[in-house]
Amino acid sequence: MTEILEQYIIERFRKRPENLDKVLLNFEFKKVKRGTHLLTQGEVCKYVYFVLKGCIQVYILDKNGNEATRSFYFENGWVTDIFGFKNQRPSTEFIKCIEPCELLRIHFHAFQAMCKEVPQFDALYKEILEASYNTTVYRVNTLTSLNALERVQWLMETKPLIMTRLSSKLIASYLGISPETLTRLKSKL
Amino acid sequence: MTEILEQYIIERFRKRPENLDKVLLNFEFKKVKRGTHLLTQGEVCKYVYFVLKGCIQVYILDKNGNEATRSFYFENGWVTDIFGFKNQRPSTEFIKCIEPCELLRIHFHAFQAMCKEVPQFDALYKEILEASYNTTVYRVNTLTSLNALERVQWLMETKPLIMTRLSSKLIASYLGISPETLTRLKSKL
DNA sequence: CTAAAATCTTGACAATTGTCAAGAGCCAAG
DNA sequence: CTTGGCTCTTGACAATTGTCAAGATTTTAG
Repeated sequence: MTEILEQYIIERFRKRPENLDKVLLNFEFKKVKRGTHLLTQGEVCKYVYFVLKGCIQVYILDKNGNEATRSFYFENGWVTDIFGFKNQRPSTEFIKCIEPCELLRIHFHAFQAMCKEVPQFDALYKEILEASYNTTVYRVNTLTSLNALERVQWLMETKPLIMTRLSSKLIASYLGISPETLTRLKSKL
Repeated sequence: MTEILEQYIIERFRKRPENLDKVLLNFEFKKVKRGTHLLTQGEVCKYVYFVLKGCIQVYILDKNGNEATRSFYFENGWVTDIFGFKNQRPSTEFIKCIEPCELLRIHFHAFQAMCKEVPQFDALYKEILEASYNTTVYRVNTLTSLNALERVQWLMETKPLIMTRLSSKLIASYLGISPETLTRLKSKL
């Protein structure tokens, strides 16, 4: 089941890295139902997940118990709670499969070993980290500089997949607005 | 003028890395006045800056010309527009010295060379990247899950330096609220 | 396929936050 | 040390967004 990840890595490097088989051996296939939690607040995140199929939501709960979504991950996305994973400390976030998912996961120890032993794996991690940081910076900028309507428009333009594939409730939790507000803003487009 | 950076790196590694002198040679000292822009929207970011003294604001302008601050950097902070720098493409952000600053800067070419030639430098970069990403993730979570008052409280608890050292106007632009709202919320604490 | 559950939409109203204006106060550059 | 410019505060009001409730619609699990 690691063929998709294999293909993904080959395309990223535009060639087959020498130690690819060694890397792939560390990944374990998991098929999970819609609604399954991969991580709960307070738990220590032991894995990095690669999404083969499905969609994953990373969120926290506010004081009223409402979900505030940090990010969604689709096919070929890499998911973890970076801080909790890196330091093996309890997480503040929830990671949930919001569609039936097929995943590959790599354990903390294996991840660390690969980073140390396989330079290409470390390079891949660095690239993903840079891209993730960049995405998150943009997200901060949209949250501080745009009002609700502008954020909806921004989402449609830059992340149409989220708009078309996910429920309004999830989209609203990603935009930081209530579902009712989203319904009303849609009619203003 | 690279003694402070030297000390910073030694403390980070808990020993003196072999190639430290080679790395330090690539940094250039700059002393700049309050208000100086290190980067303007549309410009290509050619440097990574290390703050020896002073404070730097990274912000964008919204459609009404109001500043929305992504981040502040104080002593021992690393600043750049990561996406524009990495890809040498026009930036969407402004980088401004909001206090008289003393800086060390490293040019894009030198930065790339150091990442390639000095593994410790690359490791340092990765660490800073991880920490920055993590900080930004938390920032997204506060922006989506907390209201204005809660964000002020959060800022006081987690980043007291911002609250005490910077003007209300700047703090408001960081929290994504108007200066008037900040004034009013302060009286509710 | 069907029943139960969750989501979406709409209305009425409340709460939060923004805008504009004006005076007081403070700070920084010379 | 002084002065001009910027910031802070406050009030009045407007705009945006949230909350609650209820019915219609859609989706999901068995």
